[in-house]
Amino acid sequence: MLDIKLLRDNPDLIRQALGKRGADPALVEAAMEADTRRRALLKETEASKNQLNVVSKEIGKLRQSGVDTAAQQASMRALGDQIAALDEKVRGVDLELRQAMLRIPNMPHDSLPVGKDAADNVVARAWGSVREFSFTPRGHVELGESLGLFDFTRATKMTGAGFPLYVGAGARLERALINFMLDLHCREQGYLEMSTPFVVNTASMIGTGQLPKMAEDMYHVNADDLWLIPTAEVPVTNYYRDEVLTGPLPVKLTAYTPCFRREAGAAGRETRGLIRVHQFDKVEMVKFADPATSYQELETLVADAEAVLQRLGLPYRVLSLCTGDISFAAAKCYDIELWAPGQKAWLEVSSCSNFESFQARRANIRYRRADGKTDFLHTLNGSGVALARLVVAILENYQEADGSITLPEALVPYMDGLRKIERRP
RNA sequence: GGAAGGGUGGCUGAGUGGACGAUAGCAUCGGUCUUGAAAACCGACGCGCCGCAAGGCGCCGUGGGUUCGAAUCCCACCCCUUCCGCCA
Repeated sequence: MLDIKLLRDNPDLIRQALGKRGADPALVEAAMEADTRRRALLKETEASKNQLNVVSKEIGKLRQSGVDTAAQQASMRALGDQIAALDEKVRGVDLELRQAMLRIPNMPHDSLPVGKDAADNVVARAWGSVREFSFTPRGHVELGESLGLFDFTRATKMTGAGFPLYVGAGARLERALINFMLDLHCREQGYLEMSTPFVVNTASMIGTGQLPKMAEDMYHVNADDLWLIPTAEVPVTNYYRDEVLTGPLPVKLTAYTPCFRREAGAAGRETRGLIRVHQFDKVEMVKFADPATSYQELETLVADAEAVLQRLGLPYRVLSLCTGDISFAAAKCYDIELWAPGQKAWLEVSSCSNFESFQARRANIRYRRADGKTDFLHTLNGSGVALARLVVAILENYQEADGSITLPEALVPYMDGLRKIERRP
């Protein structure tokens, strides 16, 4: 959520910023109009309430001295009814304003490349070299199914399309990757590990910005009005909702969770394999930062995610997302993409964003400044990294001519010393 | 799921219809004293909103209700504690 004061004082700045994103400028007009109406209405309501308060006090005094106050009481009863009607109006306008404000996306940072869509993203850097194969590299579906690492057919029987089922060494690889990444973030990069609920309430979803806009993309548990998390960002960021942080910043947290996404707008796309699924595992990193240093924190956050891929020896590139492609709540965002030889495509496995005070304002997360005042802090998060696609990249990059997989050195201790996944006779 | 008790400012904890946005203590900040510190003493000290300001409105878990007037009375819900039941 943007600062309402900025909307009043400098709406052009917001219009401009939203224009760069390609967002609907009508959102700003709707919010401004509701705000103006709200303030006029408040003036009227508060004057009436003041009168009621003053006269009620007088009635109390008069009655103590034995004076009959029936007339005043009757007129205050009438005024009370008027106030109730005014309050009703204020509530309506408040709701309008809030709904409008919740739907205005964050303003992109000045450093972003200006652009319309994903085609205008800029490659900030690349790491590693793409492997030359002496044979035609296979895709992960063929590799994994022939090695018995996953079983899409039975997963569909259990649940439906898009829910992966890992078996044997495949399941073990999933667990190994999670442990490897958590160990890296916690032991070497200074993050505190958390294990969170996988289901959250509506207030949490609004706090991080998934609701109200993305309701269609979330799994909702009707009986209890709870939501399956689409990312650990939601529980981890909401850890500090409605709190004032008094300790040193940044606070760095990390958590493994499964992520649930309905992918409502993507039905029929990439239905086969692990590239687009309704449930995947992910290790997420979250930072609560001082506004003065949040952009430095973003750079180290990306570096922390890159370290995962460097240890695994996987070639990747870092994209600086353009103004037209960053997500709703982000002010700046880097995507990290892995090369998948079988797909002949770059796969997004991490998205590292600075939300500035956008989430903090929604979730009411503040810190104590040097001058003693409280203010909204900056939140950041990044995948460190997302599974399923990471598994795709490992299988496709480390495949051998005979269809076996040579595991990267860093994973060997996490696989009980297993160096090669081979077809079992 | 059932029963009982409880939810008040950063913390502890008073307050059962009008002078209460709230007594007191602790904590914090400023000052006096001191070589410095501690102690003592003096003072300041919740948040949000509207307003140029003066000032006003709102906030005692949340939402309703009663009343001229609600932290206080009534209803519903949420959360916490204890006990019982069930349970991986």
